[in-house]
Amino acid sequence: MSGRDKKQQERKRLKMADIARIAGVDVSTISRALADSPRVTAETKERIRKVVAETGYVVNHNARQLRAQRTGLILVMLPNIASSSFAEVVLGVEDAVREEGLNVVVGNTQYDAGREQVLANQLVTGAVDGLILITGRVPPVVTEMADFDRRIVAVSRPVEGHDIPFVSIDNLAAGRTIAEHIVSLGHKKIAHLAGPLESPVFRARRDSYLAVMQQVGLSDLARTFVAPSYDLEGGRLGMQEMLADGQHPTAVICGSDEIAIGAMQAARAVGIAVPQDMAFSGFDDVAISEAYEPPLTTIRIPRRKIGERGARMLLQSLDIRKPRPRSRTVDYELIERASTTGTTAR
Amino acid sequence: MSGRDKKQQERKRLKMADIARIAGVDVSTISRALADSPRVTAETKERIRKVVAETGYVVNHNARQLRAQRTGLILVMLPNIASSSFAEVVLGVEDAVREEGLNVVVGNTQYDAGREQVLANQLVTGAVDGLILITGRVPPVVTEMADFDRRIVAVSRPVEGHDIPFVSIDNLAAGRTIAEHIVSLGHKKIAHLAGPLESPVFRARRDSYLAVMQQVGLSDLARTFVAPSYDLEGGRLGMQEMLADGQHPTAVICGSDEIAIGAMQAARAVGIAVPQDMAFSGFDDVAISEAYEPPLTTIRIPRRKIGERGARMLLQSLDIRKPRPRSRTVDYELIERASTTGTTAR
DNA sequence: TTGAAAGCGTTACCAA
DNA sequence: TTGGTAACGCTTTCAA
Repeated sequence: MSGRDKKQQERKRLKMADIARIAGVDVSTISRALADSPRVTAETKERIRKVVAETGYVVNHNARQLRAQRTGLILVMLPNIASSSFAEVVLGVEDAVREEGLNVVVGNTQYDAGREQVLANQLVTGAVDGLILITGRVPPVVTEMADFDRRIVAVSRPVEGHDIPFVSIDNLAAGRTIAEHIVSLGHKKIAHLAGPLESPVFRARRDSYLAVMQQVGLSDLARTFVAPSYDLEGGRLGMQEMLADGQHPTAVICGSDEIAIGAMQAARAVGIAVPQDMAFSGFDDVAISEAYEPPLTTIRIPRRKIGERGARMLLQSLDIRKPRPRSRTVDYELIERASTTGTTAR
Repeated sequence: MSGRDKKQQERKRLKMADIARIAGVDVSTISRALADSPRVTAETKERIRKVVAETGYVVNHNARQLRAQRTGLILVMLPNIASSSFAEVVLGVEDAVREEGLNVVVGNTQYDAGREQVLANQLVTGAVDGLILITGRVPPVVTEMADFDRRIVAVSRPVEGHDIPFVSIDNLAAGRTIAEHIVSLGHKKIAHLAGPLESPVFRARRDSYLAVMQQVGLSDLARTFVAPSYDLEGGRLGMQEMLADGQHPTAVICGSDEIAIGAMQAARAVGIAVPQDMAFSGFDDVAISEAYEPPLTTIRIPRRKIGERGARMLLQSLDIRKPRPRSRTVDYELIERASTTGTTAR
């Protein structure tokens, strides 16, 4: 509450020199104190700390970054800004990055390699310090940079062909978890409806399904299908194909929540009761899954945490004094809901 | 493609002085040319433009902002970062703001006035240039600033007690639109389930319902209820209260999509068929509404556009040479889906 | 129309 | 342990 009557701070932003004058020391001492340098006495630090607290002083970021020869900007490149699952990763990135006083800009590529190139130029020209890729591929231009592999991390979707630090869940393990859950409910005729297989993420999830089916001796009953797109419509079309031959499974494991919801709509459209006649599972735990009717069993992916981790990895990677970060996985969680547990399987 | 063989640009970021040397002019001329000043000849501009294009030069933002005495940061303050409807507004803000070369930071308040104060200090101390409020109230600290009313705009939720530029849909008109839609389907026993009435947004939507009921001579049948919270659970509780007296309406107009979905769950839990026995409408058109079963009739709010408009208003407001922006409304849209049109009303 | 130079606020080097 | 000062890249005023 002190300093409330100080008129000057209402009008003009204070600079380090002002703090120095008030505290009776040089600006260089202020700078060192704020950086917690050991070359400032505890008493001096304390005096400075008080002045800073009273005045509400905050360092000028532009000046700091200018001096440090950095832009303080991190570019997040994602394929579809309208998707809430990508948005949540960005929120995690912002949390972590802002703690370090940096900022985040988001580039939307719409799955277009040309857009990716253009955005990647931001890194090449030095307009941003680092790049977080959710696009699953490294734009060729950036490989011209000598230290490009220290300026990029990948999250959610791995990149192929480069040794870029990566953070995500273990899709193979998660795929196994959900398949084992379905099996444990007593289902035997279990089908799989994958997302587009260009994506290693969807390939991994399907591979795990096949592995589990073999492991429990149900290989003969395994049937796989592919949704032609990532969205609800892809799920509907994939499901229609599955139902075309009349051999209805009692459970369908889907590559994503959106595909699962589309698939459930298609199944119900031909009179199949969900989950009584046919159980469904998804993947991702997007917002809609809990509120859907029936609520959808799925794998919860900590998207925000993935964003945070990815950002921290990038910050470490950008710091030349530190070792290059290694790829990491984060924990996922099986969320059992009525779409699989609403009935007892045969 | 020219300049591809230039080695130096792969190693070090170019500065304005480099461009000046290559173009054979002074840095000040480059600066003027990039600002499209009339005091540079067309030929000089053209020559500079070419060099810039070939080298991929981009100005150093920190230096520019430092010189301009601005931070280049806009703070968006919102009450709940987990809500996708707020997130979409932020995306719109980012679009508009980034066009001007500025950046956005997001502050999450969790409806807490203390958090709001702390974040508002960012503006007071000059750590950000301006503030976009989605919280519906102006933190008291900022009113100490002489020009605070030029540094703040409100979006989605109006602020009371200050003349702050505001952008949103016209909630009164939209409330009328949805009520008239329900009436036009032939419903007479129409109830209203509002969101918490602290919010002027929910008050406006309910007032419109009452006005329409009176206008069409159904005042005697009007019944209003209030959900105790903004979420699904609020909708469930509000609906349970409505159903307690046994007088079932044939249609329920809800203050938001989430409340509507909670209400539908509660209705079905007691054996009411939706929409056959009871029609429901929402408000907002959040992502889930289209995919829900039944798909929900609602008012689509262009949240991203609201964010864009708000940001542009703030940028104008920050420019002292320009007139203060006036509050604006953006268009909404009635989205008819099966939750009201899936059956013919009595 | 163009050039020279001061200054924005910070950090880090060199002296004291 | 502390102080003085040059430099970061840009914009703008003043001169030419």
